[in-house]
Amino acid sequence: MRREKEKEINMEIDLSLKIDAKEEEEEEESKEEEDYDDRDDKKLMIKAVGHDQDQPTIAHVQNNKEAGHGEEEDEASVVESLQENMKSDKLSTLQMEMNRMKEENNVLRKVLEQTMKDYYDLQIKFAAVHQNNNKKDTLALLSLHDIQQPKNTTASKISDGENYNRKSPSPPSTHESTVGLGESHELGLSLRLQTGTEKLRERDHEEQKHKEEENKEDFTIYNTLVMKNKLQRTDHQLAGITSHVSSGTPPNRKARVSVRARCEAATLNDGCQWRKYGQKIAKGNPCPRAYYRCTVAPGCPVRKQVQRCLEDMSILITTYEGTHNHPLPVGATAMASTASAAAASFMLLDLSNHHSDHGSTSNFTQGTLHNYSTISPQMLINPMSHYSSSIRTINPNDPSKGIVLNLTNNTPQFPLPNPSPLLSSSDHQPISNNFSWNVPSKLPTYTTSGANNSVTGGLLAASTKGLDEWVWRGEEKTSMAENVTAIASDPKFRVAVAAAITSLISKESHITSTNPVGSSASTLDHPKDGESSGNGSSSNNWVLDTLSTNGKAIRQKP
DNA sequence: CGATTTTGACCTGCGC
DNA sequence: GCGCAGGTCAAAATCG
Repeated sequence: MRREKEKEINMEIDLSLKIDAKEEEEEEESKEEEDYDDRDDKKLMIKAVGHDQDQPTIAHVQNNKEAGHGEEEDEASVVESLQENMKSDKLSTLQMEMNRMKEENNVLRKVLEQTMKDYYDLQIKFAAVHQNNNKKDTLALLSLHDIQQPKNTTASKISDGENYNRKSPSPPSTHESTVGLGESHELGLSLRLQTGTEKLRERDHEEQKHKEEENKEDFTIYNTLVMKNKLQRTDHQLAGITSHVSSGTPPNRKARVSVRARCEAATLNDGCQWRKYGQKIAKGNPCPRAYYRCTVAPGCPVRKQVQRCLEDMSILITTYEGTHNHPLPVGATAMASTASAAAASFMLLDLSNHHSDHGSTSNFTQGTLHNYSTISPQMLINPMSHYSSSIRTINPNDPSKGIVLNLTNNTPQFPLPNPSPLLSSSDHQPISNNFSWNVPSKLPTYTTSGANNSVTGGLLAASTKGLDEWVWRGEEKTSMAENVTAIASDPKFRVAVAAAITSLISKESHITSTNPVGSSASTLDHPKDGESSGNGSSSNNWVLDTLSTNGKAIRQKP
Protein backbone atom coordinates (compact mmCIF):
# COMPACT_ATOMS: atom_id res chain seq x y z
CA MET A 1 0.00 0.00 0.00
CA ARG A 2 2.70 2.42 1.00
CA ARG A 3 4.64 1.71 -2.11
CA GLU A 4 1.60 2.28 -4.20
CA LYS A 5 1.09 5.58 -2.52
CA GLU A 6 4.67 6.53 -3.08
CA LYS A 7 4.38 5.61 -6.67
CA GLU A 8 1.29 7.71 -6.99
CA ILE A 9 3.07 10.68 -5.49
CA ASN A 10 6.00 10.16 -7.73
CA MET A 11 3.80 10.13 -10.74
CA GLU A 12 2.21 13.36 -9.72
CA ILE A 13 5.55 14.97 -9.27
CA ASP A 14 6.51 13.55 -12.56
CA LEU A 15 3.61 15.36 -14.13
CA SER A 16 4.66 18.56 -12.57
CA LEU A 17 8.10 18.21 -13.94
CA LYS A 18 7.14 17.38 -17.45
CA ILE A 19 7.74 20.88 -18.58
CA ASP A 20 11.37 20.59 -17.72
CA ALA A 21 13.80 20.51 -20.52
CA LYS A 22 14.98 17.21 -21.76
CA GLU A 23 18.52 18.05 -20.87
CA GLU A 24 17.52 18.44 -17.30
CA GLU A 25 15.93 15.07 -17.33
CA GLU A 26 19.01 13.48 -18.70
CA GLU A 27 21.14 15.15 -16.15
CA GLU A 28 19.04 13.85 -13.36
CA GLU A 29 19.02 10.43 -14.86
CA SER A 30 22.75 10.29 -14.89
CA LYS A 31 22.75 11.42 -11.32
CA GLU A 32 20.40 8.67 -10.44
CA GLU A 33 22.61 6.10 -11.97
CA GLU A 34 25.49 7.30 -9.88
CA ASP A 35 23.54 7.06 -6.68
CA TYR A 36 21.79 3.93 -7.54
CA ASP A 37 24.21 1.75 -5.62
CA ASP A 38 23.62 3.45 -2.34
CA ARG A 39 21.08 0.85 -1.41
CA ASP A 40 19.17 3.40 0.54
CA ASP A 41 15.44 3.08 0.37
CA LYS A 42 14.86 6.76 0.92
CA LYS A 43 17.28 7.75 -1.75
CA LEU A 44 15.84 5.28 -4.11
CA MET A 45 12.42 6.58 -3.47
CA ILE A 46 13.46 10.10 -4.13
CA LYS A 47 15.54 9.28 -7.10
CA ALA A 48 12.66 7.61 -8.78
CA VAL A 49 10.73 10.81 -8.79
CA GLY A 50 10.05 12.03 -12.22
CA HIS A 51 11.48 9.07 -14.04
CA ASP A 52 10.64 5.71 -15.32
CA GLN A 53 12.68 3.83 -12.86
CA ASP A 54 9.99 2.92 -10.46
CA GLN A 55 10.30 -0.70 -11.25
CA PRO A 56 13.96 -1.17 -10.51
CA THR A 57 13.62 0.92 -7.42
CA ILE A 58 10.76 -1.07 -6.07
CA ALA A 59 12.48 -4.28 -6.93
CA HIS A 60 15.49 -3.11 -5.10
CA VAL A 61 13.51 -2.28 -2.02
CA GLN A 62 11.98 -5.67 -2.11
CA ASN A 63 15.33 -7.32 -2.40
CA ASN A 64 16.60 -5.43 0.54
CA LYS A 65 13.68 -6.46 2.58
CA GLU A 66 14.02 -10.06 1.56
CA ALA A 67 17.67 -10.03 2.48
CA GLY A 68 16.78 -8.88 5.93
CA HIS A 69 14.70 -11.95 6.61
CA GLY A 70 17.69 -13.87 7.76
CA GLU A 71 18.50 -11.44 10.57
CA GLU A 72 17.11 -11.29 14.02
CA GLU A 73 13.50 -10.17 14.02
CA ASP A 74 13.99 -7.57 16.76
CA GLU A 75 16.72 -5.79 14.95
CA ALA A 76 14.77 -6.00 11.78
CA SER A 77 11.68 -4.57 13.35
CA VAL A 78 13.65 -1.69 14.90
CA VAL A 79 15.30 -0.94 11.64
CA GLU A 80 12.01 -1.19 9.88
CA SER A 81 10.28 1.16 12.28
CA LEU A 82 13.08 3.64 11.90
CA GLN A 83 12.82 3.38 8.23
CA GLU A 84 9.10 3.78 8.43
CA ASN A 85 9.50 6.95 10.44
CA MET A 86 12.02 8.33 8.07
CA LYS A 87 9.87 7.40 5.17
CA SER A 88 6.86 9.12 6.61
CA ASP A 89 8.90 12.23 7.26
CA LYS A 90 10.24 12.14 3.82
CA LEU A 91 6.83 11.46 2.50
CA SER A 92 5.31 14.47 4.15
CA THR A 93 8.16 16.58 2.90
CA LEU A 94 7.67 15.28 -0.57
CA GLN A 95 3.99 15.87 -0.38
CA MET A 96 4.54 19.44 0.62
CA GLU A 97 7.02 19.87 -2.14
CA MET A 98 4.66 18.29 -4.52
CA ASN A 99 1.83 20.56 -3.55
CA ARG A 100 4.06 23.55 -3.88
CA MET A 101 5.17 22.53 -7.30
CA LYS A 102 1.63 21.83 -8.31
CA GLU A 103 0.64 25.33 -7.40
CA GLU A 104 3.61 26.72 -9.17
CA ASN A 105 2.79 24.63 -12.16
CA ASN A 106 -0.74 25.92 -12.21
CA VAL A 107 0.44 29.47 -12.04
CA LEU A 108 2.86 28.92 -14.85
CA ARG A 109 0.20 27.22 -16.87
CA LYS A 110 -2.12 30.14 -16.42
CA VAL A 111 0.58 32.57 -17.42
CA LEU A 112 1.32 30.53 -20.47
CA GLU A 113 -2.31 30.36 -21.42
CA GLN A 114 -2.69 34.08 -21.00
CA THR A 115 0.41 34.71 -23.02
CA MET A 116 -0.78 32.50 -25.81
CA LYS A 117 -4.16 34.09 -25.73
CA ASP A 118 -2.68 37.56 -25.93
CA TYR A 119 -0.44 36.46 -28.70
CA TYR A 120 -3.25 35.08 -30.78
CA ASP A 121 -5.35 38.12 -30.12
CA LEU A 122 -2.61 40.33 -31.39
CA GLN A 123 -2.09 38.14 -34.39
CA ILE A 124 -5.74 38.36 -35.27
CA LYS A 125 -5.79 42.09 -34.84
CA PHE A 126 -2.69 42.53 -36.85
CA ALA A 127 -4.02 40.39 -39.63
CA ALA A 128 -7.17 42.46 -39.69
CA VAL A 129 -5.16 45.63 -39.84
CA HIS A 130 -3.15 44.27 -42.67
CA GLN A 131 -6.24 43.36 -44.57
CA ASN A 132 -7.66 46.81 -44.22
CA ASN A 133 -4.36 48.17 -45.28
CA ASN A 134 -4.40 46.31 -48.50
CA LYS A 135 -8.01 47.00 -49.28
CA LYS A 136 -8.03 50.73 -49.14
CA ASP A 137 -5.85 53.71 -48.70
CA THR A 138 -7.12 55.23 -45.58
CA LEU A 139 -5.94 57.42 -42.87
CA ALA A 140 -4.21 55.36 -40.31
CA LEU A 141 -4.31 56.70 -36.89
CA LEU A 142 -2.81 55.52 -33.74
CA SER A 143 -3.09 57.67 -30.78
CA LEU A 144 -2.34 57.66 -27.18
CA HIS A 145 -3.36 61.01 -26.15
CA ASP A 146 -4.37 63.06 -23.32
CA ILE A 147 -8.06 63.03 -23.08
CA GLN A 148 -8.14 66.59 -22.19
CA GLN A 149 -7.41 67.52 -25.71
CA PRO A 150 -10.55 67.02 -27.62
CA LYS A 151 -9.42 69.58 -30.02
CA ASN A 152 -7.05 67.00 -31.19
CA THR A 153 -9.78 65.17 -32.87
CA THR A 154 -9.26 66.46 -36.29
CA ALA A 155 -8.26 63.19 -37.66
CA SER A 156 -10.74 61.74 -35.28
CA LYS A 157 -10.68 58.58 -33.42
CA ILE A 158 -13.17 56.03 -32.58
CA SER A 159 -11.58 55.61 -29.29
CA ASP A 160 -12.03 59.17 -28.35
CA GLY A 161 -15.49 58.73 -27.17
CA GLU A 162 -14.53 55.80 -25.09
CA ASN A 163 -11.78 57.65 -23.43
CA TYR A 164 -13.81 60.61 -22.64
CA ASN A 165 -16.49 58.57 -21.21
CA ARG A 166 -14.00 56.66 -19.25
CA LYS A 167 -12.18 59.43 -17.67
CA SER A 168 -13.22 62.95 -18.00
CA PRO A 169 -16.66 63.96 -16.96
CA SER A 170 -16.13 67.52 -17.95
CA PRO A 171 -16.01 68.90 -21.43
CA PRO A 172 -12.55 69.38 -22.76
CA SER A 173 -11.06 72.77 -22.72
CA THR A 174 -10.47 74.58 -25.91
CA HIS A 175 -7.17 75.22 -27.40
CA GLU A 176 -7.27 78.93 -26.89
CA SER A 177 -8.12 78.71 -23.28
CA THR A 178 -5.32 76.37 -22.43
CA VAL A 179 -2.57 77.49 -24.65
CA GLY A 180 -0.51 78.80 -21.86
CA LEU A 181 2.32 76.54 -21.07
CA GLY A 182 2.65 75.01 -17.74
CA GLU A 183 -0.98 74.82 -16.99
CA SER A 184 -0.99 71.15 -16.70
CA HIS A 185 1.34 68.56 -15.40
CA GLU A 186 0.09 65.77 -17.42
CA LEU A 187 1.40 64.75 -20.72
CA GLY A 188 -0.64 63.17 -23.37
CA LEU A 189 0.48 61.13 -26.21
CA SER A 190 -0.74 60.59 -29.65
CA LEU A 191 0.56 58.75 -32.58
CA ARG A 192 -0.67 59.52 -35.97
CA LEU A 193 0.06 57.93 -39.24
CA GLN A 194 -1.08 60.22 -41.88
CA THR A 195 -0.48 60.98 -45.42
CA GLY A 196 -1.96 64.14 -46.69
CA THR A 197 -1.50 67.35 -48.48
CA GLU A 198 -1.66 70.80 -47.14
CA LYS A 199 -5.20 71.00 -48.24
CA LEU A 200 -6.08 68.06 -46.24
CA ARG A 201 -4.39 69.58 -43.27
CA GLU A 202 -6.25 72.78 -43.67
CA ARG A 203 -9.44 70.90 -43.93
CA ASP A 204 -8.46 69.09 -40.79
CA HIS A 205 -8.00 72.33 -39.00
CA GLU A 206 -11.31 73.60 -40.13
CA GLU A 207 -13.01 70.50 -39.01
CA GLN A 208 -11.15 70.69 -35.79
CA LYS A 209 -12.39 74.15 -35.11
CA HIS A 210 -15.85 73.07 -35.91
CA LYS A 211 -15.55 70.22 -33.51
CA GLU A 212 -14.22 72.42 -30.81
CA GLU A 213 -17.35 74.42 -30.99
CA GLU A 214 -19.35 71.33 -30.74
CA ASN A 215 -17.37 70.30 -27.76
CA LYS A 216 -18.34 73.40 -25.93
CA GLU A 217 -21.92 72.78 -26.64
CA ASP A 218 -22.41 69.20 -25.98
CA PHE A 219 -19.92 66.69 -24.92
CA THR A 220 -21.95 63.72 -25.83
CA ILE A 221 -22.74 65.04 -29.23
CA TYR A 222 -19.11 65.71 -29.65
CA ASN A 223 -18.20 62.13 -29.18
CA THR A 224 -20.76 61.02 -31.63
CA LEU A 225 -19.66 63.45 -34.25
CA VAL A 226 -16.08 62.54 -33.81
CA MET A 227 -16.82 58.98 -34.55
CA LYS A 228 -19.00 59.82 -37.50
CA ASN A 229 -16.47 62.17 -38.94
CA LYS A 230 -13.79 59.70 -38.54
CA LEU A 231 -15.63 57.08 -40.41
CA GLN A 232 -16.61 59.45 -43.16
CA ARG A 233 -13.20 60.85 -43.58
CA THR A 234 -11.59 57.56 -43.44
CA ASP A 235 -13.73 56.38 -46.25
CA HIS A 236 -13.89 59.37 -48.47
CA GLN A 237 -11.46 62.07 -47.72
CA LEU A 238 -8.10 61.07 -46.59
CA ALA A 239 -5.41 59.50 -48.55
CA GLY A 240 -4.16 56.25 -47.29
CA ILE A 241 -1.25 55.55 -45.15
CA THR A 242 0.09 52.28 -46.04
CA SER A 243 3.32 51.08 -47.33
CA HIS A 244 1.96 51.91 -50.72
CA VAL A 245 2.53 55.44 -51.74
CA SER A 246 -0.80 57.09 -51.80
CA SER A 247 -1.87 59.31 -54.57
CA GLY A 248 -1.12 62.93 -54.17
CA THR A 249 1.79 62.35 -51.90
CA PRO A 250 5.32 63.03 -52.96
CA PRO A 251 6.83 59.60 -53.25
CA ASN A 252 10.28 60.55 -52.15
CA ARG A 253 9.62 62.58 -49.12
CA LYS A 254 11.30 61.34 -46.04
CA ALA A 255 9.56 60.60 -42.83
CA ARG A 256 10.45 62.95 -40.07
CA VAL A 257 10.55 63.18 -36.37
CA SER A 258 9.93 66.52 -34.83
CA VAL A 259 10.63 67.40 -31.26
CA ARG A 260 9.34 70.32 -29.36
CA ALA A 261 11.22 71.05 -26.23
CA ARG A 262 12.10 73.97 -24.12
CA CYS A 263 15.69 74.75 -24.72
CA GLU A 264 17.73 77.83 -24.21
CA ALA A 265 20.57 76.52 -26.26
CA ALA A 266 20.74 76.74 -30.01
CA THR A 267 20.12 73.06 -30.46
CA LEU A 268 19.21 70.04 -28.45
CA ASN A 269 21.85 67.72 -27.28
CA ASP A 270 20.84 64.54 -29.01
CA GLY A 271 24.01 62.54 -28.96
CA CYS A 272 25.06 63.22 -32.52
CA GLN A 273 27.35 65.74 -34.11
CA TRP A 274 25.79 68.26 -36.43
CA ARG A 275 27.05 70.82 -38.81
CA LYS A 276 25.01 73.77 -39.81
CA TYR A 277 24.71 74.13 -43.54
CA GLY A 278 22.04 76.69 -43.95
CA GLN A 279 19.62 79.06 -42.42
CA LYS A 280 16.41 80.50 -43.67
CA ILE A 281 13.64 82.71 -42.54
CA ALA A 282 10.58 80.66 -42.99
CA LYS A 283 7.30 82.27 -43.78
CA GLY A 284 5.15 82.88 -40.77
CA ASN A 285 7.95 82.71 -38.30
CA PRO A 286 10.49 85.51 -37.94
CA CYS A 287 12.79 83.14 -36.18
CA PRO A 288 15.29 81.72 -38.62
CA ARG A 289 15.25 78.06 -39.33
CA ALA A 290 18.62 76.43 -39.15
CA TYR A 291 19.59 73.39 -41.16
CA TYR A 292 22.00 70.87 -39.77
CA ARG A 293 23.63 67.81 -41.20
CA CYS A 294 24.92 64.86 -39.26
CA THR A 295 28.69 64.78 -39.26
CA VAL A 296 29.28 61.71 -37.19
CA ALA A 297 30.08 59.90 -40.39
CA PRO A 298 30.78 61.30 -43.83
CA GLY A 299 27.84 60.99 -46.11
CA CYS A 300 25.34 60.47 -43.37
CA PRO A 301 22.07 61.60 -44.86
CA VAL A 302 20.46 62.61 -41.60
CA ARG A 303 19.49 66.23 -41.36
CA LYS A 304 17.74 68.26 -38.83
CA GLN A 305 16.00 71.58 -38.79
CA VAL A 306 15.91 73.74 -35.75
CA GLN A 307 13.56 76.61 -35.26
CA ARG A 308 12.18 78.56 -32.37
CA CYS A 309 8.51 78.37 -31.77
CA LEU A 310 6.74 81.52 -32.69
CA GLU A 311 4.33 81.42 -29.79
CA ASP A 312 6.95 80.67 -27.22
CA MET A 313 10.52 81.47 -28.10
CA SER A 314 11.80 79.24 -25.38
CA ILE A 315 10.50 76.26 -27.26
CA LEU A 316 12.81 74.74 -29.77
CA ILE A 317 11.34 72.76 -32.61
CA THR A 318 13.78 70.23 -33.92
CA THR A 319 12.91 68.14 -36.92
CA TYR A 320 14.99 65.11 -37.77
CA GLU A 321 15.00 63.51 -41.14
CA GLY A 322 16.72 60.52 -42.58
CA THR A 323 18.51 57.46 -41.38
CA HIS A 324 21.99 57.35 -39.97
CA ASN A 325 24.39 55.27 -42.01
CA HIS A 326 26.75 54.74 -39.12
CA PRO A 327 26.76 53.37 -35.62
CA LEU A 328 25.28 55.86 -33.29
CA PRO A 329 27.04 57.28 -30.29
CA VAL A 330 26.16 55.59 -27.06
CA GLY A 331 23.58 58.07 -26.08
CA ALA A 332 21.97 58.16 -29.45
CA THR A 333 21.97 54.39 -29.69
CA ALA A 334 20.20 54.13 -26.43
CA MET A 335 17.72 56.61 -27.68
CA ALA A 336 17.20 54.78 -30.89
CA SER A 337 16.51 51.48 -29.27
CA THR A 338 14.39 53.09 -26.68
CA ALA A 339 12.40 54.88 -29.24
CA SER A 340 12.03 51.75 -31.25
CA ALA A 341 10.61 49.93 -28.32
CA ALA A 342 8.48 52.89 -27.59
CA ALA A 343 7.19 52.88 -31.08
CA ALA A 344 6.40 49.23 -30.82
CA SER A 345 4.77 49.83 -27.53
CA PHE A 346 2.68 52.54 -29.05
CA MET A 347 1.62 50.37 -31.83
CA LEU A 348 0.68 47.52 -29.60
CA LEU A 349 -1.18 49.65 -27.21
CA ASP A 350 -3.22 50.96 -29.98
CA LEU A 351 -3.77 47.63 -31.56
CA SER A 352 -4.91 46.25 -28.32
CA ASN A 353 -7.60 48.83 -28.08
CA HIS A 354 -8.54 49.55 -31.62
CA HIS A 355 -10.44 47.18 -33.70
CA SER A 356 -11.15 49.72 -36.29
CA ASP A 357 -9.46 50.36 -39.54
CA HIS A 358 -6.16 51.54 -38.24
CA GLY A 359 -3.93 50.18 -40.85
CA SER A 360 -0.26 50.59 -41.30
CA THR A 361 0.60 50.30 -37.72
CA SER A 362 3.91 48.85 -38.46
CA ASN A 363 4.52 51.60 -40.86
CA PHE A 364 4.85 53.82 -37.95
CA THR A 365 7.07 51.48 -36.16
CA GLN A 366 9.27 51.05 -39.06
CA GLY A 367 9.67 54.70 -39.52
CA THR A 368 10.26 55.52 -35.99
CA LEU A 369 12.76 52.82 -35.55
CA HIS A 370 15.12 54.85 -37.53
CA ASN A 371 13.97 58.34 -37.34
CA TYR A 372 14.08 58.35 -33.65
CA SER A 373 17.67 57.63 -33.62
CA THR A 374 18.66 61.16 -33.09
CA ILE A 375 16.43 61.99 -30.25
CA SER A 376 18.05 62.62 -26.98
CA PRO A 377 17.48 60.62 -23.85
CA GLN A 378 16.18 63.67 -22.24
CA MET A 379 13.56 63.87 -24.84
CA LEU A 380 12.63 60.29 -24.61
CA ILE A 381 12.52 59.63 -20.98
CA ASN A 382 9.72 61.92 -20.40
CA PRO A 383 7.42 60.96 -23.16
CA MET A 384 8.03 57.35 -22.65
CA SER A 385 6.99 57.53 -19.11
CA HIS A 386 3.63 58.33 -20.51
CA TYR A 387 3.47 55.93 -23.34
CA SER A 388 1.41 53.61 -21.39
CA SER A 389 -1.36 56.07 -21.09
CA SER A 390 -4.44 54.47 -22.40
CA ILE A 391 -6.14 57.73 -23.00
CA ARG A 392 -6.52 58.58 -26.60
CA THR A 393 -7.69 61.58 -28.42
CA ILE A 394 -6.60 63.11 -31.56
CA ASN A 395 -4.12 65.76 -31.99
CA PRO A 396 -5.36 68.25 -34.46
CA ASN A 397 -2.19 70.16 -34.51
CA ASP A 398 -0.80 70.22 -37.89
CA PRO A 399 0.86 66.95 -38.37
CA SER A 400 2.30 68.14 -41.58
CA LYS A 401 4.99 65.62 -41.64
CA GLY A 402 6.84 63.51 -39.28
CA ILE A 403 6.59 62.19 -35.83
CA VAL A 404 6.33 64.96 -33.34
CA LEU A 405 7.33 64.76 -29.76
CA ASN A 406 6.12 67.61 -27.70
CA LEU A 407 8.19 67.95 -24.60
CA THR A 408 7.17 71.38 -23.64
CA ASN A 409 5.36 70.60 -20.48
CA ASN A 410 6.05 73.60 -18.40
CA THR A 411 6.02 72.39 -14.91
CA PRO A 412 9.59 72.17 -13.70
CA GLN A 413 8.79 69.81 -10.91
CA PHE A 414 11.52 67.34 -11.45
CA PRO A 415 14.53 68.75 -13.12
CA LEU A 416 16.28 66.40 -15.41
CA PRO A 417 19.71 65.21 -14.65
CA ASN A 418 22.43 66.89 -16.54
CA PRO A 419 23.11 65.50 -19.93
CA SER A 420 24.77 62.19 -19.77
CA PRO A 421 28.51 62.35 -20.07
CA LEU A 422 28.18 59.41 -22.36
CA LEU A 423 26.79 61.57 -25.04
CA SER A 424 29.39 62.24 -27.56
CA SER A 425 27.85 65.25 -29.08
CA SER A 426 29.89 68.32 -29.32
CA ASP A 427 27.04 70.47 -28.32
CA HIS A 428 26.66 69.60 -24.74
CA GLN A 429 24.25 72.23 -23.86
CA PRO A 430 21.67 70.77 -21.65
CA ILE A 431 18.23 71.02 -22.93
CA SER A 432 15.63 72.64 -20.91
CA ASN A 433 14.93 71.17 -17.57
CA ASN A 434 11.36 72.01 -17.65
CA PHE A 435 10.02 68.57 -18.18
CA SER A 436 7.56 67.36 -15.72
CA TRP A 437 8.26 63.97 -14.33
CA ASN A 438 5.06 63.27 -12.63
CA VAL A 439 3.76 59.96 -13.71
CA PRO A 440 0.21 60.07 -14.88
CA SER A 441 -2.05 58.70 -12.31
CA LYS A 442 -4.34 57.35 -14.90
CA LEU A 443 -4.17 53.83 -16.08
CA PRO A 444 -0.88 53.16 -17.63
CA THR A 445 -1.65 50.13 -19.68
CA TYR A 446 1.57 48.39 -18.92
CA THR A 447 2.03 49.57 -15.44
CA THR A 448 3.50 46.97 -13.23
CA SER A 449 3.30 46.57 -9.53
CA GLY A 450 5.65 49.39 -8.84
CA ALA A 451 4.11 52.77 -8.52
CA ASN A 452 6.03 54.29 -11.34
CA ASN A 453 7.30 51.27 -13.08
CA SER A 454 5.73 51.97 -16.36
CA VAL A 455 6.80 49.73 -19.10
CA THR A 456 8.05 52.60 -21.06
CA GLY A 457 10.42 53.49 -18.36
CA GLY A 458 11.49 49.94 -18.27
CA LEU A 459 12.06 50.00 -21.95
CA LEU A 460 14.23 52.93 -21.52
CA ALA A 461 16.15 51.37 -18.74
CA ALA A 462 16.57 48.13 -20.55
CA SER A 463 17.80 49.79 -23.64
CA THR A 464 20.12 52.28 -22.13
CA LYS A 465 23.05 50.40 -20.85
CA GLY A 466 25.49 52.84 -19.57
CA LEU A 467 22.84 55.21 -18.51
CA ASP A 468 22.36 53.42 -15.27
CA GLU A 469 23.29 56.43 -13.34
CA TRP A 470 20.16 58.00 -14.52
CA VAL A 471 17.69 57.70 -11.80
CA TRP A 472 14.08 58.24 -12.21
CA ARG A 473 12.95 61.40 -10.67
CA GLY A 474 9.34 60.67 -10.45
CA GLU A 475 7.26 61.36 -7.46
CA GLU A 476 8.46 58.09 -6.12
CA LYS A 477 11.99 57.73 -7.24
CA THR A 478 12.57 54.39 -8.78
CA SER A 479 15.87 53.09 -9.92
CA MET A 480 16.44 51.82 -13.40
CA ALA A 481 17.21 48.39 -12.07
CA GLU A 482 13.89 48.24 -10.35
CA ASN A 483 12.19 49.27 -13.49
CA VAL A 484 13.98 46.67 -15.47
CA THR A 485 13.05 43.99 -13.01
CA ALA A 486 9.49 45.08 -12.86
CA ILE A 487 9.16 45.21 -16.56
CA ALA A 488 10.90 41.96 -17.17
CA SER A 489 8.52 40.26 -14.83
CA ASP A 490 5.54 41.56 -16.66
CA PRO A 491 4.28 38.87 -19.02
CA LYS A 492 2.30 41.37 -21.00
CA PHE A 493 5.41 43.25 -21.72
CA ARG A 494 7.06 40.17 -23.12
CA VAL A 495 4.09 39.49 -25.28
CA ALA A 496 4.12 43.03 -26.46
CA VAL A 497 7.74 42.95 -27.41
CA ALA A 498 7.37 39.66 -29.19
CA ALA A 499 4.41 40.89 -31.12
CA ALA A 500 6.17 44.10 -31.97
CA ILE A 501 9.11 42.28 -33.38
CA THR A 502 6.83 40.01 -35.31
CA SER A 503 4.95 42.90 -36.76
CA LEU A 504 8.11 44.67 -37.67
CA ILE A 505 9.41 41.71 -39.53
CA SER A 506 6.09 41.28 -41.17
CA LYS A 507 5.97 44.87 -42.21
CA GLU A 508 9.45 44.81 -43.52
CA SER A 509 8.59 42.04 -45.87
CA HIS A 510 5.36 43.70 -46.76
CA ILE A 511 7.05 46.88 -47.79
CA THR A 512 9.61 45.06 -49.76
CA SER A 513 6.98 43.21 -51.66
CA THR A 514 4.57 46.04 -52.23
CA ASN A 515 6.82 48.92 -52.96
CA PRO A 516 9.20 48.08 -55.71
CA VAL A 517 10.82 51.48 -55.74
CA GLY A 518 10.91 52.45 -52.17
CA SER A 519 13.74 51.19 -50.14
CA SER A 520 13.10 50.08 -46.65
CA ALA A 521 13.58 52.65 -44.03
CA SER A 522 15.81 50.27 -42.26
CA THR A 523 18.41 50.59 -44.90
CA LEU A 524 21.62 51.47 -43.28
CA ASP A 525 23.40 52.76 -46.23
CA HIS A 526 21.56 55.55 -47.82
CA PRO A 527 22.96 57.17 -50.85
CA LYS A 528 24.23 60.58 -50.23
CA ASP A 529 21.61 63.19 -50.15
CA GLY A 530 18.77 61.05 -49.10
CA GLU A 531 16.24 63.30 -50.73
CA SER A 532 16.55 61.24 -53.80
CA SER A 533 17.04 57.96 -52.12
CA GLY A 534 13.46 57.01 -52.65
CA ASN A 535 12.53 55.90 -49.24
CA GLY A 536 9.41 53.92 -49.77
CA SER A 537 7.92 54.82 -46.48
CA SER A 538 8.84 58.39 -46.66
CA SER A 539 5.62 59.47 -48.10
CA ASN A 540 3.86 58.78 -44.93
CA ASN A 541 3.44 61.44 -42.41
CA TRP A 542 3.91 60.14 -38.97
CA VAL A 543 2.97 62.15 -36.03
CA LEU A 544 3.66 61.06 -32.58
CA ASP A 545 3.27 63.68 -30.03
CA THR A 546 3.37 63.86 -26.34
CA LEU A 547 1.29 66.80 -25.53
CA SER A 548 0.93 68.57 -22.38
CA THR A 549 -2.62 69.39 -21.66
CA ASN A 550 -2.05 72.92 -22.59
CA GLY A 551 -2.52 71.66 -26.08
CA LYS A 552 0.03 73.74 -27.84
CA ALA A 553 0.29 73.14 -31.47
CA ILE A 554 2.86 70.62 -32.22
CA ARG A 555 3.90 71.72 -35.56
CA GLN A 556 3.73 75.11 -36.84
CA LYS A 557 2.71 75.65 -40.35
CA PRO A 558 2.54 79.05 -41.85
C1' DC B 1 44.88 75.46 -40.11
C1' DG B 2 40.97 72.73 -39.99
C1' DA B 3 36.34 72.80 -38.58
C1' DT B 4 32.29 75.31 -38.22
C1' DT B 5 29.13 79.08 -39.16
C1' DT B 6 27.21 82.64 -42.04
C1' DT B 7 24.90 84.09 -45.93
C1' DG B 8 23.50 84.95 -50.57
C1' DA B 9 22.60 82.34 -54.65
C1' DC B 10 20.59 78.53 -56.64
C1' DC B 11 17.40 74.54 -57.19
C1' DT B 12 12.99 72.35 -56.79
C1' DG B 13 8.19 71.62 -55.87
C1' DC B 14 3.78 73.48 -55.60
C1' DG B 15 -0.14 76.57 -56.16
C1' DC B 16 -2.35 79.90 -58.90
C1' DG C 1 4.46 79.94 -66.89
C1' DC C 2 5.28 82.57 -62.94
C1' DG C 3 6.00 83.47 -58.28
C1' DC C 4 6.58 81.81 -53.73
C1' DA C 5 8.54 79.11 -50.22
C1' DG C 6 11.37 75.47 -48.59
C1' DG C 7 15.63 73.44 -48.92
C1' DT C 8 20.56 73.10 -50.35
C1' DC C 9 25.04 74.66 -52.00
C1' DA C 10 29.29 76.80 -51.55
C1' DA C 11 32.31 80.72 -50.87
C1' DA C 12 33.58 83.75 -47.31
C1' DA C 13 33.99 84.61 -42.53
C1' DT C 14 34.79 83.13 -37.97
C1' DC C 15 36.38 80.27 -34.29
C1' DG C 16 39.35 77.37 -31.43
